[in-house]
Amino acid sequence: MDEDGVLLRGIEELNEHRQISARRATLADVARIAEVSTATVSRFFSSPASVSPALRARVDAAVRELRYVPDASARALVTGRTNTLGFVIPTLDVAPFALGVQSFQSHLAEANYTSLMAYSNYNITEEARQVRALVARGVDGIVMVGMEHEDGLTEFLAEFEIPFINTWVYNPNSLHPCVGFDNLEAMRSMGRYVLDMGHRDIALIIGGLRNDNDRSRGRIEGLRNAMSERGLSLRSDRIIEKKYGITEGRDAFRQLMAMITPPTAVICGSDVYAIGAILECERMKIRVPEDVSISGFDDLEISRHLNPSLTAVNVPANQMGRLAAEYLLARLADRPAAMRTELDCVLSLRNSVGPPPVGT
Amino acid sequence: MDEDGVLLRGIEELNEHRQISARRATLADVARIAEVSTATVSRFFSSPASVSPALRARVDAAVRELRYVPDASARALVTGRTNTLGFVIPTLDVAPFALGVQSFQSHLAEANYTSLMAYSNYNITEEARQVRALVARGVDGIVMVGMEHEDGLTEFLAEFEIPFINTWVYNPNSLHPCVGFDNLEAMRSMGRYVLDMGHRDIALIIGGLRNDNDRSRGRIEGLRNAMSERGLSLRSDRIIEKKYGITEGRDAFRQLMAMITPPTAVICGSDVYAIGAILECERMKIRVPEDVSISGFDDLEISRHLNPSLTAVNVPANQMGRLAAEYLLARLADRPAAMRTELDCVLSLRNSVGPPPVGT
DNA sequence: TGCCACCATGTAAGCGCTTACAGTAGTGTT
DNA sequence: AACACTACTGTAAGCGCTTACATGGTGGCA
Repeated sequence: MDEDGVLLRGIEELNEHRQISARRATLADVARIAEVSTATVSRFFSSPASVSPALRARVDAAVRELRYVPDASARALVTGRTNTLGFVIPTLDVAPFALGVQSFQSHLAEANYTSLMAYSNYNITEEARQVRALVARGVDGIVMVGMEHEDGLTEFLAEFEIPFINTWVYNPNSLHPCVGFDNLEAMRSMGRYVLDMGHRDIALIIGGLRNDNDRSRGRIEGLRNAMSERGLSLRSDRIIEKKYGITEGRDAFRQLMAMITPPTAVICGSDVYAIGAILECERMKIRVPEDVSISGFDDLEISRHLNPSLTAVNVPANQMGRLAAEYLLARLADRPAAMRTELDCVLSLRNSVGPPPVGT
Repeated sequence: MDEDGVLLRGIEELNEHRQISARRATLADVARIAEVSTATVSRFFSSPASVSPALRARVDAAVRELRYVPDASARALVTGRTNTLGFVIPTLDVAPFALGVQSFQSHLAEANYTSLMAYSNYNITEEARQVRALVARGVDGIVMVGMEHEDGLTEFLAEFEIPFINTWVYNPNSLHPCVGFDNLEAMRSMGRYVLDMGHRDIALIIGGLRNDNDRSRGRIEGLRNAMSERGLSLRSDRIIEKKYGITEGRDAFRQLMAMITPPTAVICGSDVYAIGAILECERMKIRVPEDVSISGFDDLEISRHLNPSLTAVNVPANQMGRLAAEYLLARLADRPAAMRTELDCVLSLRNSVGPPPVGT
């Protein structure tokens, strides 16, 4: 080859590179630079072992030179997999959901999956909308909260062959996969604990009754059950429904204390209400648990630090996130996976619940 | 057409439908059923106005009949847009980040965008890894926290022409888009406020110094500035670094109080430390603010409810999330967008900061 | 009436990738 | 020496969609 030839080739390569850097490098560009076929480059990424060391080195060099990044959309188009899961939660404002999400996503990351979040705002119609949107985005699987969904939603997912799992709930008879705890059972055991302390007049502060929230309904039912076991009943004026929030917990508690015969124990459907109640006690100079007992549900980080520390049902949010991820990952890899997993909701027994005041 | 012909066509249609329902319906299926071209179906979705009412009705019917859902990957492949943004935050465990994310995502949803979350765990190397992963996923834009990134990361994003914005920080001289507040300035004003109360011996509890966290460093600097304005200095033994958490706040506070001459004011780099400190005061029977003043940074929901209520720098997490979304959406739509937006960090003045005890 | 502009619609060429299938060496076997 | 295998590598056909361009039908206007 003469000097001109060499020069020319140099110029061509220059142009070639210039062109390539103008647009994003493609697999074909890499193949050209490495002087291999596109199939080899593809294999370089998907099963490096099947490529000989010599070619592997050439491809590797070309990839670096071009700063090649594979195009996920193109891959998804041909494989039919996006390596993305969807997670529809009521809201991220509620700490346990954020924890669950964090745990879920961390476990996905290890498997090279990512996830799209969407919010239902405790509304099953909105949930269904979000699920449909996620499916249109091409998620490979879906996590939802609760077992109650819009009519036809599970059929819709089945039709698209998208595996899904319900979290935050457990029901041994569930027809669909679920990982969580039995909300009814958890609240029943809290109810029994409070009753065992000697309380007979118990009130409940809870949220979500007007929303599509089977967890809240299960919790109420659980307390009802515990009380009826002792021949007691949960009077409807002892159930205060409030929006989620500390302020709301304070308000509800004040409302309860203003009654002619206030309850001796206040069970809360969420820690935030209990936190509000305890803080309100401090303001009202009501002693906990001497004057009134208060319990929570979630067991947030702060709960153990309050004065008194809060007795609460511990919700295994991290575990649920992790197990939901594991379930879907297993399904998508055709590995066997338990369809229903029950998680224990242990009571974190601390100092906010005690015997009722003597004389009541 | 004779009867046989009609019958045959009936059977063909039957088979056709059977085939279609076996796999997921495609645009071409819709086009066939509606007896229009694929282009028309595509237009039906992207610019319905350009399709005549007659055809629109036919396409609509076919879409319903086949329960057609467009394939996002295929669209992304050809348009080069995924309608997905990426958000890399340190962790979701910190409430303000969760709030920011929630706000960001809600605003995206309105524009038919979704987002992928990733966690840096306060490590810029990990952050860069996550950003690269998001780019490989094909996000159209990226949100990060802080201004400090791995070398070459911004160039990488520029090369791929992916717009990004830094949040949680504001710097008028920043070369890159940012929306947030001036951490230094915010802490300086808290420092001034505490100094104005008469305190001279101030301690700081903060986290993230060993991590890649320019926000924390800015906050320390802010306090240093405020003190040196008064001819004071922040002694290094007055800075306690702890991991994020209430327990850690308690520990740090106890440590401070155990010193021979404890500080009269404890400024915290995050509300969780201040919450821990206030709770620890309750346990130690230390009065706040009579015996010691405590301030926070974030202004969490619970902070206003504590006894005493917490004086804290209010961090506009929701606004940052929303503005970050608006910025990227504007950039992607080629609409003008402010490159730098400064948000005010107002002090939420409450009851945990007062004058120092007399005689100190 | 004839010409043109305009609108609705269709045709078909890819977007960047994976993978079935085919081919080519090199190795071990009989 | 012929054959069967194994191990790589390449060829090329799409995946489902968008869109530039082509086409044909309308109505307006001279």
